[in-house]
Amino acid sequence: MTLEFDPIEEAGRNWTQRGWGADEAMKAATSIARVQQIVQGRIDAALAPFDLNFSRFEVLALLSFTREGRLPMGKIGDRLQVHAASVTNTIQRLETSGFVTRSRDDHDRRTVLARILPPGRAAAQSGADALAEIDFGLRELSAASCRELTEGLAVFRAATGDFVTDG
Amino acid sequence: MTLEFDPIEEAGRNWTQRGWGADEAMKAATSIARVQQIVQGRIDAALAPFDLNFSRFEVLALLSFTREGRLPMGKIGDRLQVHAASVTNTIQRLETSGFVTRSRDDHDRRTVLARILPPGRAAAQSGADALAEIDFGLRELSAASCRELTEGLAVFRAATGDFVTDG
DNA sequence: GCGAGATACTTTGATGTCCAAGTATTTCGG
DNA sequence: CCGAAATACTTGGACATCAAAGTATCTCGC
Repeated sequence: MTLEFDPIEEAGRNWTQRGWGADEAMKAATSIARVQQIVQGRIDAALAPFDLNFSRFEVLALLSFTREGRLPMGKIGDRLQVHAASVTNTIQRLETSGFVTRSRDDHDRRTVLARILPPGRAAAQSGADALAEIDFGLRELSAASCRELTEGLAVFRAATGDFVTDG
Repeated sequence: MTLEFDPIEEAGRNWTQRGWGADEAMKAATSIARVQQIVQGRIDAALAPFDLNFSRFEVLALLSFTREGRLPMGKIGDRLQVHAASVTNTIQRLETSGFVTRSRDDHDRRTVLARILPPGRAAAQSGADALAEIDFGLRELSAASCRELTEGLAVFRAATGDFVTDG
């Protein structure tokens, strides 16, 4: 499984040799993809015992953070930046697991409210503990390195218009 | 679509308030996931006109870098760190597009060799040009920032045993 | 207060990824 | 040189994501 060299550096050398441009960006993009793959794998493995994956955990965490433990489907999609159809799918799965319920909003019958149930809160807590236990898949990085990384990526996210900055 | 605040910072505040641990790692992991989502979307959009997505482009690039323009399926999976089944799927798609052909290795009949065809080389060139044109989806970052990011992530990848370091 | 258009969600279909099981071929101990 | 185990790939099933079309409900101008 483990390679004898860094495949990204190797690709970078070939890339440059070919005269294909933007080689620094190419290596950065490829590195992000690879690290994401590793981290996501670790996270999903840690959550699997609780009948969760990262998407479902994120929804439960988001709901547990609200005052009333419920949110419209649309708000969930906005916050987690996923497609409405994915929210429907995820909530259905959580409902099957007995972690949330769905109901129509009385003030706007188009809106569907997802509400977290006690088993959902328990699962979220277990999941959070499990994720803290594995340092969110980033055990090899110090808190300082994590902060640096987060800040560097926030600059990028802000520049792309992912969210509005205070300024 | 654009939020009025950084959802990751917001999640971080809630996370800390709950006393859920590893909050720095949590924000870093979430940031990586989000940036990966943005970058991958841009990359796939840039490659779509050439009947490619990033996975298929990576395979074509890898094949074009080899002396003979061919590799066993297994080697492709090792290099790109993807499951053998995914390689089969990707190569089938590339074959349908007329970009590669498959053939048995005469020296080991278990092995299947994927070979890049002239249209595949042309597509790889077009894809590389398109990706350089959009700076691999990282236009907002300078080459120096990219290098910094790559190096930081390489430390992590090496620490996870993703590849063997020279030392 | 009516009807066009906007909004909120679900459904359906196309993709892509992984795992586990299945097939074919090679290797290797005795 | 025979058969068990290893290797290389493919297939089938489970899931997740997205886009586009469909349904229900609300808003707003006239």
